[in-house]
Amino acid sequence: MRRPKRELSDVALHMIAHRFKVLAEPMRLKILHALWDGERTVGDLVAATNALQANISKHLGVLQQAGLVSRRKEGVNVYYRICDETVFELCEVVCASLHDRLATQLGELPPVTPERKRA
Amino acid sequence: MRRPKRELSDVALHMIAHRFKVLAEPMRLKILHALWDGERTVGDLVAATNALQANISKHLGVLQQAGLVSRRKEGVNVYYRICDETVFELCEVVCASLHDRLATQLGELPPVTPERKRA
DNA sequence: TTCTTATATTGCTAGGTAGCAATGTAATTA
DNA sequence: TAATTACATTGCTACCTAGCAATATAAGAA
Repeated sequence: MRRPKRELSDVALHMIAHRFKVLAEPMRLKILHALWDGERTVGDLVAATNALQANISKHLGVLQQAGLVSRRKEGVNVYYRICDETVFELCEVVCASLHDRLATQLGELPPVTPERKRA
Repeated sequence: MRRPKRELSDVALHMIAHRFKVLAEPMRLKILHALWDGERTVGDLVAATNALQANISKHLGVLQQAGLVSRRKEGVNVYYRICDETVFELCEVVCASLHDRLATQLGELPPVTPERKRA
C-alpha cells in the first residue's frame, strides 16, 4: 500500500530533485559503483573509472556535499566511502524498473525466426 | 542484506543516470505529485503547477518517453497517469533519506535557548 | 630545503535543457 | 464553413555543468 499523498513545498521539491540530480551522472554512478563494497582512495577511483583526477575530485565533492559519501584522510591518501545506504536501494529500484520496461518492450516485438537470428 | 555488486556497462550506467535525470526536475516532480492519486488532463496539470501549458506538455513528453507516465485521449482532452509504480518508491526513499540527513544536522547544532527562539 | 606524490581548486569551453513565445494541429461547436 | 478549445511542437535564449588543462595545496621522502 502506498503512502497517502503529502503536501510538497517548492523547497522540498527542489531538495528531492537535487538528490536525483546528483545521481543523474554516469560518472558519479560509476564512482558509487566502485565504492559499492567499501572505501577507496581517489587514486583507486581514478583507476577504476578511467577519468581525469580533477573530475573525480569534483564529482566526489558533489557526492559529499549531498551527504552520499564521506571522507577519511590517512597520510597522503583520502579514502571515500558511501555513507547513505539509500544509494543502493535507489539504484536497485531503478535497475528493476528498467529491466521490467525493456522486458516488456521485448515481448511486444514480433518473435525472431531462428534461422534469421544473428544473421 | 544488499545485493552483491554487479558489473555495470557504460550503457547501463547511462540508462540508470537517465532515469534519475528525468526525476531531477522540480517541475516534473510537481507533475508526478499531481498525478499521485490518479489520472489528470493536461489542463488539470497546468492549473496544479502554475506553469505554462507548453512546458507541461514538454515535461509530459519526457516522462512518457521514460516510461513513467502514459496517455489516454478522450475527445479533446488527454489524460495522463503514472504507469511505473517505482516512481512512488523512489520519491519516498529520497524523502526518508533527506529527512534523516536534516534531522542529523539539526541534532549537531547547539540547542536554542527558548527566549531567543523566533526572536 | 627540495622533490615527489596525492588530492583539490580554478578558469575555460562545449553541450544540454528549462522556460518563454509563437505557431501548429486536432476535436468540438456554431 | 469558421470559431473555439485542448494539447503539441518549434525556435530561441539563458543558465548550468561535465570535462579539460593548469595550478594550488598538503604530506611524505630525500
